[in-house]
Amino acid sequence: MSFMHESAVTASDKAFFRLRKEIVEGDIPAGSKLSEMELSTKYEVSRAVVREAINRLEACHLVERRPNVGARVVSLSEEGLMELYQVREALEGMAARLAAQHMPDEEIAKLNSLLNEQFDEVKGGESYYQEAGDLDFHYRIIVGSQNQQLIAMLSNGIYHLARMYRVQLGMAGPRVTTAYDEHKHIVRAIANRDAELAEMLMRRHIQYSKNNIATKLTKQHQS
Amino acid sequence: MSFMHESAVTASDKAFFRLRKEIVEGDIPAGSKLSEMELSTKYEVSRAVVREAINRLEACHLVERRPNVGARVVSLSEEGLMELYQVREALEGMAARLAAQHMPDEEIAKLNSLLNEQFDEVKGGESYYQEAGDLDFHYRIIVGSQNQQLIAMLSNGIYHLARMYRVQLGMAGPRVTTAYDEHKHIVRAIANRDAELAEMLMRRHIQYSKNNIATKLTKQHQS
DNA sequence: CCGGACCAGATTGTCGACAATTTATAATAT
DNA sequence: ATATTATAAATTGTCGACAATCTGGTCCGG
Repeated sequence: MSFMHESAVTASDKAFFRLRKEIVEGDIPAGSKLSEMELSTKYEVSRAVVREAINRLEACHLVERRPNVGARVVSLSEEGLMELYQVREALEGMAARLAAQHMPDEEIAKLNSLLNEQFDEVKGGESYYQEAGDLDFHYRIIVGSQNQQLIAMLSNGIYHLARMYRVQLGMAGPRVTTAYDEHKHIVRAIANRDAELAEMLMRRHIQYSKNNIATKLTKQHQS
Repeated sequence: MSFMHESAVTASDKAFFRLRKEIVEGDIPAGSKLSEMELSTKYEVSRAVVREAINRLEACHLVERRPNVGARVVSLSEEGLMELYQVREALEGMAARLAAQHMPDEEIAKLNSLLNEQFDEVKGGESYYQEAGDLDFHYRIIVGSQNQQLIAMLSNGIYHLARMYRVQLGMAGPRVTTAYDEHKHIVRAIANRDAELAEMLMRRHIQYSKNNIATKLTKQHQS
């Protein structure tokens, strides 16, 4: 991921990034308890920095904390995932609308060329960049909205939770080429400065992903 | 505010609530620096609890923090307010849609009777409950969505920032009775389980508020 | 045998002190 | 006089220790 450069200056930052990574990747299982002492010995830092890291994780909705009891990694559920998709639909739909209004022409051009690169890779059968490319696409549109609140919410909060679901419920879907076309349409709407259409297409795009995963999950239930 | 009962169990909670109140009400001016030492002597607690409180404020987007430098209260701007309304439009629109799908009948009935009470008060000329009533209305719909992510985002985050803008840029608008009608329509759509319409009406409702305030602000510029 | 009070262990919350970094001030050289 | 560097003050970051609270088990009474 070349974008989203977060630089760790303080020790709490490093602990926060590391902890977040381990939670998202599943090295620390979902639903497990986070002991401050344990982590402080494991990371070789004081409890204070672990506490601060955990507090930040809580702000991202990656852990839940109860006073005088402790913090637990959030537990993943099907409903939770559906709820997350609903929030994404609302926010990213608005982001697409705003991007159609505010995104600079040159940024749109870059987004377009990015899609063309991805097209070649998809044609070449390299699903390697699939996830990264998808993330990059969505991220650029979010930034293109030029709404700071929106950008903060999505990149600090929802992004990592969504990734956690994707990694741990393991969903690298066969929706690659289909999603590519949808991306193309969205960019075209943005380039045409058609805010209404851009929002609608983005919302549909996310709804499709949601439905795709929902059916996949119910199939898992049957087997 | 009878709803949204946050109970302060720990000292950090109390410090957080107090600080938040003082920031939202403007007792601590927007854009001002937050000195940890100063606050710890003022509140008669250790710096650690002040730090934790400030961290939580940061998660609410009420303060911005820079490593090794310190925390400042966010500064209010017209663009910031417009951005906030855009986010609210997206999220509360989705909340209304979901409420139309998931809100229990009895909750809808309660919401309806609440509106009737407010109607009497509005007719009686008591704009006293105006803001509280509006907040209560929106809050109930958000809860009615039964989407935990959405509820957390709006009630922990955006709610207080919106209130801060309302208090400090002083906008108790003459939109009372108009807004009341809009509320009525929204509830009717929810009661009819018309998700599409509920979302559209809620979004329009928030757009109207936004436009109302935008024109009011430009008038202030002229004078 | 079951339920409640009580006690020990462990965990979180809070504190004051020290270390690291930034900011303000003053001195020096050009 | 201005710019640059060095120094001092103040602020934030980090640490270890103590206090408050929760958890689990044990004991006692019913």
